[in-house]
Amino acid sequence: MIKEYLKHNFKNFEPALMEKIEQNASIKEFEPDEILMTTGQYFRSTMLVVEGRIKLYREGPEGGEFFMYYLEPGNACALSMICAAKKEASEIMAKAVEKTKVITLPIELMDDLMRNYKTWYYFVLETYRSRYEELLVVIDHIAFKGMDERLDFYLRNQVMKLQTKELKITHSEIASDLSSSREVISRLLKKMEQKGDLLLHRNYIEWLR
Amino acid sequence: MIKEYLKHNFKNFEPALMEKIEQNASIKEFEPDEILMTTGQYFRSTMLVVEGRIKLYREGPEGGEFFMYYLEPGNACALSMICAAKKEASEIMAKAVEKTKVITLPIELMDDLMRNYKTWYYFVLETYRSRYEELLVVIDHIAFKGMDERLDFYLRNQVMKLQTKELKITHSEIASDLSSSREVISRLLKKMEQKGDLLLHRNYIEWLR
DNA sequence: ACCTGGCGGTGACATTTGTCACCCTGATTG
DNA sequence: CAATCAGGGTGACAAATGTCACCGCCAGGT
Repeated sequence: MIKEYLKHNFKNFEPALMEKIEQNASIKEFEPDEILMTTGQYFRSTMLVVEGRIKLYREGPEGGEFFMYYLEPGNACALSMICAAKKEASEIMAKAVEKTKVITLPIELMDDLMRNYKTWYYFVLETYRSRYEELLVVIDHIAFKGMDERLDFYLRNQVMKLQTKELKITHSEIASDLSSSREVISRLLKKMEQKGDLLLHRNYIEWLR
Repeated sequence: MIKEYLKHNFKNFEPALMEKIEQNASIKEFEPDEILMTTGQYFRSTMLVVEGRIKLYREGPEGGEFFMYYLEPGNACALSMICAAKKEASEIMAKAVEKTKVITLPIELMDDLMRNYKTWYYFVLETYRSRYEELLVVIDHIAFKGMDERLDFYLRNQVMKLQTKELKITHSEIASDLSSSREVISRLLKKMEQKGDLLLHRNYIEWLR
């Protein structure tokens, strides 16, 4: 079972690595909106996503959920690997947005994997690199762009990641993800509707580009 | 010579690792304001800082230099390790702010080091973790705080890192680092002066807290 | 001494974003 | 049906930030 997941989502892993993981890992499931990880929490295991989708975000002082990126099947939580190895607390929130399955690996295995399986080692590096780059993109946007561009980028990203042009999301949620307020988002969305970029409906947004 | 630097700044490296590095590395020097790395550039080597200070920043569309963090002796450039290993382009700018010396390691060595030297492996993980966390702090500030708090944090950070309460920096530079404009920074600085947090002088700022 | 350029101060104003108040509508529930 | 509630629209206003214009001051060079 685990091996099937690995073959689907982690194709680059060498056979011996899959074997090793299968012998030591277990599967964990999360329901939508379930919190996988919370600020200050310690890790006991590393997680590989095989089904569903996880939202990684930063908690704001007034309960905002500033969106950073999604983890999807084939991804791993970079922090869970680093912090697991170092036994440090995480500083990030992770929440399932869909029904999600992950493979969990005990942290004790990390040294062994890192040292003896080249494909694991590359996978870890690639995970770090891509997450780091995602943060850079986030920084670019909040540092250099206005809310209108950020909203546009956010929506395009959602359409792409969720594979649908009908975004079931409320204005308040968007506001929270962008650390803004509902009214501002509503106004900007209206402008985009007038430009013909999208259609506003109750409870969902129809993307037209 | 290299071994001396390693002993000073990378105390945790095991002796055999220092030996190995010494046999393969070379020293490179940079003058103040010299660019070490630029957006889109490829790496041929990994860098360990042994002297001076490097500013890591993100380039804005109008030439802004959005400050992320400094690299100091004992640090390494996380991206140079990841990108080196993966032969990918960097997406970040690095500039020496003082006369700076770095040890450069050919990327071909990375696999070997990673696999055979536990202290290297831990060092790399710790480097990733701490850089990632620094980005998180940056994101927190631009996402949730106003310019006044960001400025305060920026100045405290400079005082701490540069080990001096006399910051030789112009208002324009601060504005660029925070992706704001000189006038705004000048006004906020004036307010802070009125509160008694600092004294404004020509070409430098005297921190009083 | 004079010129010049970089630094910084400042008022006026535009723009963007946040906040408040209040309303409307559609869905749900008892 | 009436009551309720979440989602959303909107105008008025406040606050923060960006922009422009222009000024003065100091230091270095000639």
